[in-house]
Amino acid sequence: MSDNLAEDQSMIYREKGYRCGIDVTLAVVGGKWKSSILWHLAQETMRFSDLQRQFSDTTRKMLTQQLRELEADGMVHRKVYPQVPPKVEYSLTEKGRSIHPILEQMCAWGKAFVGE
Amino acid sequence: MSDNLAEDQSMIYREKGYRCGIDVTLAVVGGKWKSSILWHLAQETMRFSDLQRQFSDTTRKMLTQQLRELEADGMVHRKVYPQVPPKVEYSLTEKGRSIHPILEQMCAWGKAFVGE
DNA sequence: TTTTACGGTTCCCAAAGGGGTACTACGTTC
DNA sequence: GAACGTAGTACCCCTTTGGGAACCGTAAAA
Repeated sequence: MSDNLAEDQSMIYREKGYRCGIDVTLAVVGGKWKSSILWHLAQETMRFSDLQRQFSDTTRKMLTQQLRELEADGMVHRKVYPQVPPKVEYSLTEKGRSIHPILEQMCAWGKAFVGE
Repeated sequence: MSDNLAEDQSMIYREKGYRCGIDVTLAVVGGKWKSSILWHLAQETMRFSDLQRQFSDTTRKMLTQQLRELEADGMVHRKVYPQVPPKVEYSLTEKGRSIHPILEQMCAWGKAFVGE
């Protein structure tokens, strides 16, 4: 299912103690910013600075951290352009795109929950 | 949508800082045992001791905690029988049942993720 | 020569979440 | 009179997660 090394190095494979598929899914999208990142990247490839602008209420550090974990899980692809100043583009992998229907349903359910 | 007080006292309404429906959904099912509890209660109403047997790798305290939060969010219904020794039955509310399709998809996605 | 842009990393700290052990209530049974 | 069974609660601890502030490297621009 994976065509590169990402799956072998995936956090989720190193992580112990998940009991079913739901736990796995939560581990992948459960971080504070992960679902939002996946959501925005579904619309368009973004540079790191674009993401910073989009998530102005968090820090570079948190963004980097969440992106690295998503990358380790094979959800996003990180493309570095060897230039100065640096340019790094983030986009969804096939796996990253595959979770979008679930995110949409979670979004709808959550909105219904708070009564919109 | 709610026919009792649970919604007004819901944790999720007291909780600040969720940015979209996805955050709300994650807040409701994101606890370590919550999704599993919802999953099992979808099959059958269970007594507290049934849940203890089912989740033998956690403690009474954690179970109680997660159940109380799910109850506060209007996901499960707690029925106390006034007898000794105590008897308490947990079942899903309509709202609790409504999230089952999402849990099923999360389960399937997670299994696919780890490559089963 | 200093500043700017970009995409980070390091160190340290606070809050949240999860968990273990012991204690409780009380009617029934031994 | 002691033990049992159910469904908890109280107190304390540890780990994980999130976050803030400062620092870094390099080439081009001012």
